[in-house]
Amino acid sequence: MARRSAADGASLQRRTIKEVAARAGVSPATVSRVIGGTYPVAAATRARVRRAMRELDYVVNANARALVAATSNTVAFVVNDVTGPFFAHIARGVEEQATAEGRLCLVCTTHGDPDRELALINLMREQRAEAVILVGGVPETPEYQDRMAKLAHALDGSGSRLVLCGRPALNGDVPQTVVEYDNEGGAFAMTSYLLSAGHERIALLGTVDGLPTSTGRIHGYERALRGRGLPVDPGLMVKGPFAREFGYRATRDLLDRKAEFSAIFAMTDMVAAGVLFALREAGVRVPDDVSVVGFDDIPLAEDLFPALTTVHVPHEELGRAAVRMALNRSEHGGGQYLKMGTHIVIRDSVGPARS
Amino acid sequence: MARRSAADGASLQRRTIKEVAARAGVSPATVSRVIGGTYPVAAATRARVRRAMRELDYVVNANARALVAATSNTVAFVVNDVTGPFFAHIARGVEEQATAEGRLCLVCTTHGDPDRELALINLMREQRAEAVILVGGVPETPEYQDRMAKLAHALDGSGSRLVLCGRPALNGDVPQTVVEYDNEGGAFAMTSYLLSAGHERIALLGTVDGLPTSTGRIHGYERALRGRGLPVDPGLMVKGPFAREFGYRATRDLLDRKAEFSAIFAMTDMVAAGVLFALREAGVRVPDDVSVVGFDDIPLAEDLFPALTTVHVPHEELGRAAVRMALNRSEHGGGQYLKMGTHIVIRDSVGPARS
DNA sequence: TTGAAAGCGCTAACAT
DNA sequence: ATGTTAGCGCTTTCAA
Repeated sequence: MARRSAADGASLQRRTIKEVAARAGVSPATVSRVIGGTYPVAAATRARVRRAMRELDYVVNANARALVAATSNTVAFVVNDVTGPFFAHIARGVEEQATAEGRLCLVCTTHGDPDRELALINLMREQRAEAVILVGGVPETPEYQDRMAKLAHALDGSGSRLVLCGRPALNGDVPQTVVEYDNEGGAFAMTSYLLSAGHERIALLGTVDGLPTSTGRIHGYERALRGRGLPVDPGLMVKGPFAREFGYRATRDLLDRKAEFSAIFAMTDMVAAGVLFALREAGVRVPDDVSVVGFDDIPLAEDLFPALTTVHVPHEELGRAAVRMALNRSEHGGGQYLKMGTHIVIRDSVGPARS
Repeated sequence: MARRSAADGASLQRRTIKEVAARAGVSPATVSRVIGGTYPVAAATRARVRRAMRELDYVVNANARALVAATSNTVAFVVNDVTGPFFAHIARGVEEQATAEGRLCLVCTTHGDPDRELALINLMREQRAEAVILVGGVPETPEYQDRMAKLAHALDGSGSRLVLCGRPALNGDVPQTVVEYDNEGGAFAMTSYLLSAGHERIALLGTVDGLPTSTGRIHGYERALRGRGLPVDPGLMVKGPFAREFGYRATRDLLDRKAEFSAIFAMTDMVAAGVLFALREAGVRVPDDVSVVGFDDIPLAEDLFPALTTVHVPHEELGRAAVRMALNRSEHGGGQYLKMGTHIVIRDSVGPARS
């Protein structure tokens, strides 16, 4: 395999605008004008410059441009974990919209570490990223609001924009762009659907304290029950992480302690995957014996058995909107807050309650 | 929501090294030394500079640094589609290794368009990305070798490195780093496993002409059959894209035309998902009536029903290795080619052939 | 329409 | 240990 030492500068043929200028017999300024294309240059001259660029295999130095322009045409995408179940679809939305707007896309992961999140945001300030998109919810610790508000101001001061995607707005007058979706409404609709199928004892698996995503879903669940005059049984609400493994364990527990329920509302599809596995293992049929629903509508959902009835979240659109709003805000000066709707997707995991 | 017009330069407080220097009562060079940390600075001075930086909320301008350093500490990750089933795990490997080596990660998508791939590689040249990692296989058209060789040289000339990840090496003396995995061996092992379970009529679903990934897998399949003195029946090998939908259709066809087979080897797990769906729909039990296996070991595989026996590909390690090799090549001057092993993962979708 | 020159923010000799 | 100076490659006045 051919190699060339990274240190072997002599062999590097990075052409500059000057070399192109010399070859085309014009000044560097003219070459710059041809590149930029926003300034009148005689057709003949332009042709010569173009040819020189081609012959020398010239490519502009984006860093030099960014230095002058004081912006880097870059959007940063900060996420907990790239392998997260819906990361991919938000990422697609972000990437496509960024590309459509002529921007490049940086990706970083925090692994849920607030310190790392902070460090990354500063790194993005260094990069002069035009927008820093934080994806997914995080538990709101006491310091959270303060810390994020500071970061938002710091980014704003650097000409960059903090974007919260799938996370509620910060309190107060903070420079932020927020794109969230309706957790409460989705959970309400789903719970109502289960109720109308006759289920009155619905276990809610995977609630997380302080996580707004979780709180919203719980509220929707409770509102639907109360609307029918049904009690909210704390014994049916089980705390736990948004993970497959938790769904499995929690379901086993429920079964072991012979809890009374006819349906399980898993707080996420990943949790639902674990629930289904545990039920199958225990010989409980879905949806004949127990109905199961999830939340998120990740790609996996329709491949589960039975295909999972769940709440659809418009992940790709969230990503798209995040970029669009962050980049075009000065134009319409418009609203920098958007809450997208969610809706249930009915598949095969819900049946009528057995009387 | 507080806003600040993007054009409102006056309110931007991007501090420069000069301002810090002035505030700390030193020269810009000293500040630079404090930032870099690679040069001796008196402790007292450093403290003053640090404080000035903090007070002004200074952050270095990565673009200015990159301009001087002639490199941008960036690695580019070029992929067909971010929602691809194993993208996420390669991405994790790339991102983590890049972070570990102090690099940032750019992500771009080609949507399978060769022109866009070319444009992206040039864009990465502009960015002075240290490595451009092309992920996943593509069909080798006649021009492919030539075009890629040119790009490899162009990147090399710009001090960047072309990395082929999950794609075979280019012919000839091309500056490239290649990290692939053993398609042939994996398919051979899997076919052998099916054979040893008594399956002799194994349908191979989803072969793609000219796609090296596919070719390798086919070879492994054929080698295993021939090794047992069994014929390769072209009627059991069905061409089609690596997609769920294809797996579904192809299986229906197989069933409709009453093809004779006891096992299905889906070329990818996504295809296998479609296969399982079609079989379930047709009332064919897995693995009692028909055994099914896949290739890739995507996260979905173990959530399928029955959990899918498949060939594991070390996606994350591939990503990691790609970055590591590309960045550290001059040091050991070592091999820039690596083929990782694959192995089968036995789950629940294979049973003994019925006699 | 084109060229000359200044400067973006930083680093790296070269002085001191 | 610190300051001075000269660029890195580009864009953008300002002149011509």
